[in-house]
Amino acid sequence: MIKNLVIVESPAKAKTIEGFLGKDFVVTSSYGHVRDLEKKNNGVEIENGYKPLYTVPADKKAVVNDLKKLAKTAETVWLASDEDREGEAISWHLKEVLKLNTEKTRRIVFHEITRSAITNAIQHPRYIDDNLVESQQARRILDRLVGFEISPVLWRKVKPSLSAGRVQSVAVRLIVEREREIDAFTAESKFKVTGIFDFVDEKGKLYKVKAELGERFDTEKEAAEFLEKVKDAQFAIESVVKKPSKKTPAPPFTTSTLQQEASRKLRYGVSRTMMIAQRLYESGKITYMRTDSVNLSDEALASSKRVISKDYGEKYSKTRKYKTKSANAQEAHEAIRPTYFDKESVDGSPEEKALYNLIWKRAIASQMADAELEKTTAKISISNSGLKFTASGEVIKFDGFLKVYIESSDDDENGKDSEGLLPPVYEGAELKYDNITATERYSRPPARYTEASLVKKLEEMGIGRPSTYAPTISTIQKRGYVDKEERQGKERNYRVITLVGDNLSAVDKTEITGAEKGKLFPTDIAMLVNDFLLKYFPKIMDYKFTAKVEKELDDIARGERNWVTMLDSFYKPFHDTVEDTIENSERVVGERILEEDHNGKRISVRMARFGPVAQITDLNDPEAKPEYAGLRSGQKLETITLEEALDLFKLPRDLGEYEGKKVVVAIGRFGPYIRHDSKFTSLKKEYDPYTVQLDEAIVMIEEKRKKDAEKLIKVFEENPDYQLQNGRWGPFLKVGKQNYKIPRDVDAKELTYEDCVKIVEEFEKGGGKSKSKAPAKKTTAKKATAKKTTTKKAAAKKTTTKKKK
DNA sequence: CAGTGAGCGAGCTTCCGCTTGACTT
Repeated sequence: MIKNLVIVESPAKAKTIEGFLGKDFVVTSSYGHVRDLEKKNNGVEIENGYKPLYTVPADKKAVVNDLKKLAKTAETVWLASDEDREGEAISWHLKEVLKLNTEKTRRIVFHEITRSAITNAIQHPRYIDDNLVESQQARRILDRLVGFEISPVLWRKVKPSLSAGRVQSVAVRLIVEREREIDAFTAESKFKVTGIFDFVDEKGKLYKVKAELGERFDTEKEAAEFLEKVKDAQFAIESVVKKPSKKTPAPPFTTSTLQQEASRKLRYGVSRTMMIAQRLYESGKITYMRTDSVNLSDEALASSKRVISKDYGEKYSKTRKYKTKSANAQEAHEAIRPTYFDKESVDGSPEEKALYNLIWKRAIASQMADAELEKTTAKISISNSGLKFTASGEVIKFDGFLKVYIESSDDDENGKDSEGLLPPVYEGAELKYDNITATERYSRPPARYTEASLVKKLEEMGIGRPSTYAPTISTIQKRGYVDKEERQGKERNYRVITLVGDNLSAVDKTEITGAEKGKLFPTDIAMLVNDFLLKYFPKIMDYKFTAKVEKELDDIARGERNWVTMLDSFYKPFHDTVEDTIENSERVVGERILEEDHNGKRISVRMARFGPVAQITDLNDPEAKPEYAGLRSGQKLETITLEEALDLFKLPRDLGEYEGKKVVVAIGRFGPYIRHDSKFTSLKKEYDPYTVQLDEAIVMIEEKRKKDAEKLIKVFEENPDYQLQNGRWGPFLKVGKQNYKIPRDVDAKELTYEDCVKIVEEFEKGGGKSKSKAPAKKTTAKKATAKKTTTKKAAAKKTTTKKKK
């Protein structure tokens, strides 16, 4: 018999709270939602007042059964899910599923996991807020209807398995539109002029002063004329202005800001960040990691203050309370912070340590004093020109929070170099130039989104929730709308004119432009789907759609709007559009005709079954099958040129014969390659697949052979399928297409055929992990085999020692 | 790893938000 059963959403939270409450309380968790709309018929009876059809998903059956048992024996059940729309709905679903009557049920809420907050909550129970529950229900149903009615339209009109949704479709839209801005962008260059000046103080000490001209020149000619002119000029300090300024720390992390900083400072993708944070949370090192709140509990404020005063001194401490700016924040939790501020570092994997350290610094810094700076700006006049140089320097008078933490920004990579102290120049001081340089600088296109910067944008627009940012990003990648890619940059020349002494010289230098790493690129499918949805479902695609829905949901939550009429006024016109689109829209093929008649042939590109293709259609022979060539990575249906399309048909190129076998060059998934005797050799970078000659190819083939020979350690006569080879990670055993690890402490050359057979056997016994292999016959037997492999095998131990460090 | 690209048309795909496993390399 349990006196009090408390149900929260997360097991880690349950553990903590149990410690705060006495023996009379058992705390358990629901693992989030316990019911959802069923899948068939979209889970909604529309004609029956949008009646939702709820079901317990398969993976929640066990949880619900356990909760049922506990609830039955409990005197009082405390529903303690989060204090927001979703949390209220979870409580309601629990009450329904567990068949709890009102007398034995209490609803409590708290938004920080501290002893005082919990005990306070227990003393102030309330009832389930039906308006809030209805608001969640309307949200859920609307999302289901949007997703499950539009997606099938895409299957029919574009491609199977595609998806659309209130959140994901605008996320894709952002990426598509950014890509088009970049395509439409043309770089313009200007000449930026910088000078290094010599300044000598009264004692004869020489200083170098770095300064930049206030104006940039449009052309090389103007820049050169300016440099020519100032050859004979006198330079003098016209004014020196000192200005105090201060910097204020950023608030502690929310999910979104954590993802951004971990991306910038640690180069983690958003799901990696969340996985690591989850581990820190589960081991009690940080507070909850899915939050939109920047609030810190009073206990946290007090303990951070203690730590700061002790470690840095009292003047470094400044208690701050932050207010959330984002529109949709539900603030059910605290900001992300260390559970114990006095732990500057924690045990764990390197990445856990790194992320914890970031969270600790950010939270600590948020409670520290402003940094005080002094910025000095000196203007330098030019005797024969009205233009001026400006030199500036910045000194930190008091470091404050900068002692522990500096926030990064997305443009840091191209950032200005940090300004140091300016030499002790004074008004009227004369300067001589050491050199003056005009450098051609190109304007830059808007930046592509990273995972984290997309999250930031979505959050700003109030689209999506902390628990869905990372999953949304992986969904749009899984659906083939977005690729996270690396792109090689291109070389570009820029002009540099330098004046040293009387000598004016100009040179060309090269820089790499357009190189990208870990950026989100839209696919052709994304562009086609985006345009299709924009055309037929502009309301859903509107960036303000979610905000509008949110407002109505808030009205429902306040009891000022009826959820059924809200859904009805959305759904009726929406459903008409769906029907109309199915009926009247054309199938999307994305065809672009590059040239209608190119020597009797039409050159076009379009989306085919296996992706985007270029197509040559013979206009004179309607019977002839068109020729096809797939587009290469980086090429897009909407930007590929006629020349690029025609180039695609020049490959594969037949170079001739070598040793009686054909030599062919082509471009594959991993770049240009040579195929000979059904073997592949990558083309070396210095060769072009369109022009490479047979003799050059033969050299590469021979080189590859030599390398392969070195790779091969031994082939067993007993069975030539068994080969020992040298790979990237040391020797390994290859049997047919399957590779096997060789125990570390064994010399591969010494292995006999019998040894190798044993290695294979051991591996298979261990439940072989290969994808190509036939799967284990019975999945139910998995547990038993797994156990065996860990306990029994002495021999296998060797193969697994690698894991231990 | 790297060729395909039409088709009789089965039966499948899909949303957003709450949560953690149980699995790999």
